[in-house]
Amino acid sequence: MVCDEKKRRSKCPVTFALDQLGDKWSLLIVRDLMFHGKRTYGEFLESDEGIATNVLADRLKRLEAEGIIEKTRDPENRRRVLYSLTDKGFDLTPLLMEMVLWSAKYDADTATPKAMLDRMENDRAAFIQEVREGMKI
Amino acid sequence: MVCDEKKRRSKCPVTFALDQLGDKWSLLIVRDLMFHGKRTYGEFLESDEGIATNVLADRLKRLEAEGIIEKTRDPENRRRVLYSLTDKGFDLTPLLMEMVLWSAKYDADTATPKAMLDRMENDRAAFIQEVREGMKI
DNA sequence: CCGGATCCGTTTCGATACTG
DNA sequence: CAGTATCGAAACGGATCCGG
Repeated sequence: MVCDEKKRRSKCPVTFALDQLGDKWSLLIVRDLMFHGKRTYGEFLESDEGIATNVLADRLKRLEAEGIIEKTRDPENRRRVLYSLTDKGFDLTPLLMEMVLWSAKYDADTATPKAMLDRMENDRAAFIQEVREGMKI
Repeated sequence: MVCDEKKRRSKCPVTFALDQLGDKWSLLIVRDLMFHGKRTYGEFLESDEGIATNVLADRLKRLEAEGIIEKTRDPENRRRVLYSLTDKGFDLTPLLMEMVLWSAKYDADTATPKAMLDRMENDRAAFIQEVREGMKI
């Protein structure tokens, strides 16, 4: 249905997304960049989920190779490395939003402010715009 | 931002979704149920991605434990096992749609019919409704 | 210090063979 | 048809080390 099954060569679109993001850590890094304003290796390490240093280095490399994030040097502090989302990475915002909405509905333990959930559902474009602006800081 | 960082106990909502679905195979099974009308162990095995039998058995068990799918016996053929999405599983439709849209935008090799992409973007509710009806067959 | 790379014991995965 | 059992390969996590 969603994939054109006639063309044997074409992949199912879900497969593509899962190839690039379908492991435990990649989307957590995207989330940290998108929603938590994290930008450095050290900040990603501090996340509650506790990623190991070698796994983090590997995922950053892969995400960069896939064009989802990019690596720059802090102009004010040359030895600091900064990561940020590319347009392709930023375009994952709706996907992350759906994850948040689904979790909010089915997980009693997640405490997402109700006002934010409302905006995600009813004001999608505005919410996405805010995220983009937050990323520019 | 999206998680309430004040409450140390509360998980980030993205984490919940990744715990339940953040591996290579779980979402592929959901996709097969949702978009391809597959319902049996054997049908899942036939998917192009080629899941191994033991991994499939494990993921079906986990998805059932999480309440995303449910297992019944075919009333017309007692030895046939049928899997189907619960409401919680069906509510992953928007998430899958965003994966399809993102893949369509960034993967040249995925061939999703343009008409379908348009409906996903501009007629979300109608598309979701269709998926639900398709699942009832 | 920061941003990794390397090494290593443990867990998980995946392919195949096999079973009720 | 719907799964287990087994076993080698890969990934993970943790600790430590290294270069700028």
